[in-house]
Amino acid sequence: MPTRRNELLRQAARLFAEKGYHGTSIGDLAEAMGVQKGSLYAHIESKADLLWEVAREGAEAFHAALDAVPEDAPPLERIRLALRSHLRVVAEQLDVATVFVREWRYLEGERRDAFVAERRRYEERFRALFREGRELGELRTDLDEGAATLLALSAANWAYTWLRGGADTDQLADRFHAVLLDGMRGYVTPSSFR
Amino acid sequence: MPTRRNELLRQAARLFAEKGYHGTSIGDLAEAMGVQKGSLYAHIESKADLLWEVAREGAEAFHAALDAVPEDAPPLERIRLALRSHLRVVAEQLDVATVFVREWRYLEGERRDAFVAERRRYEERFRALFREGRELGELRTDLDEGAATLLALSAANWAYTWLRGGADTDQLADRFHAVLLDGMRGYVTPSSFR
DNA sequence: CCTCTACCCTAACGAGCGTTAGGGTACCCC
DNA sequence: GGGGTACCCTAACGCTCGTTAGGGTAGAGG
Repeated sequence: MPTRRNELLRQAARLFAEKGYHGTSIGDLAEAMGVQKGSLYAHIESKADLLWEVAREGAEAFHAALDAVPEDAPPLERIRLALRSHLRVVAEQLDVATVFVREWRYLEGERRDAFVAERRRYEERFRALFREGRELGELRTDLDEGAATLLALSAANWAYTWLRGGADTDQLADRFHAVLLDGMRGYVTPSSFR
Repeated sequence: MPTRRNELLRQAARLFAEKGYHGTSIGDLAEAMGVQKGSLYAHIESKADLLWEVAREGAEAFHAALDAVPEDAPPLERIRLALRSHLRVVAEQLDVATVFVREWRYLEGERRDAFVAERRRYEERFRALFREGRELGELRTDLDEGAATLLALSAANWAYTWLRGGADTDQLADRFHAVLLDGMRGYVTPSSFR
């Protein structure tokens, strides 16, 4: 049942993603809800609350998506599934994902600290997949783990800028995965040219 | 000679990067300049002007960096140098780069359109490197060009979030380049395990 | 019928916003 | 020494901001 408060959260996510947190006024929110701006304070205590709740919703969604990756699958497969999960969340909850990636930094005080910790934890979980991959011998032993992880995380974190709902995110994730796996070098080495 | 107007642009870039465009007030700018807020209007006509100029400065810096990549070098090398150039700009002009990547969207009207066009052109120049790489046979003919380009662009565009001035950006770029080139697959295929 | 819950209203608050007007000082160059 | 340039000030403008106070309506559950 979509309570009124919940609807407000949706509108907040949408407007924060579209115009930015500081670019969105309580008046904008009220207009989107078809209500006088004072009325919003029946549901929240402050504008900052809205940002906090949307950001938390994002953190939960991304962590939950990672939870769905089976722990007993081979590392390479887990990386593939993690990419799929991430992109799926971005596409299905684009507004929330945008706040999670871009607008969280307007959080203040302990809330900001708490969010940063959750965000770091998420990236750490991602990083662990690559570490395991190398430890278990599925990735080359001389792999630059840091660069590989950062490359994958960059693709994940940048996705909100171009992904749109309705895209085939599984296929997109697999395409990223394929390039990351086998690279792009040609079968002929440059030295055979001149 | 650092004119006063120029100093204002630097402070604007710094504060826009730190607190966001809408999170930065004219008062903040004035304080950073050690001046009353009304005095700033001797140098600019509006706050929006500042955003526009900083964003343009960013576009110029990135395009200029790409210009420095020799056209007669082999495609793979050009990709490597393009990554180097990009990361160097990010590290050396972190504030400007941040505005170029993140804050530009608060531009309005024709300025916004003009900026978007410049940004698209920059990404297109990047994309062309990969296309040529495949056409000239340096990249695998079955390469997923779109995924590869997007991967590289994601790394480039995300860099402002973690890169800090003073880093060895050439080495970082080369590490990205190496992973992109040869991938991360292990020398032993997963099927040899059980 | 009474109470509780959920929801909304009007009206105002003090603060901060971007911007403007009008005036002033110090220095350089002819 | 007069004009120009670069820079800054005070004081206010109209507006919007987030937030609060106090009151009101409709429906559900006992």
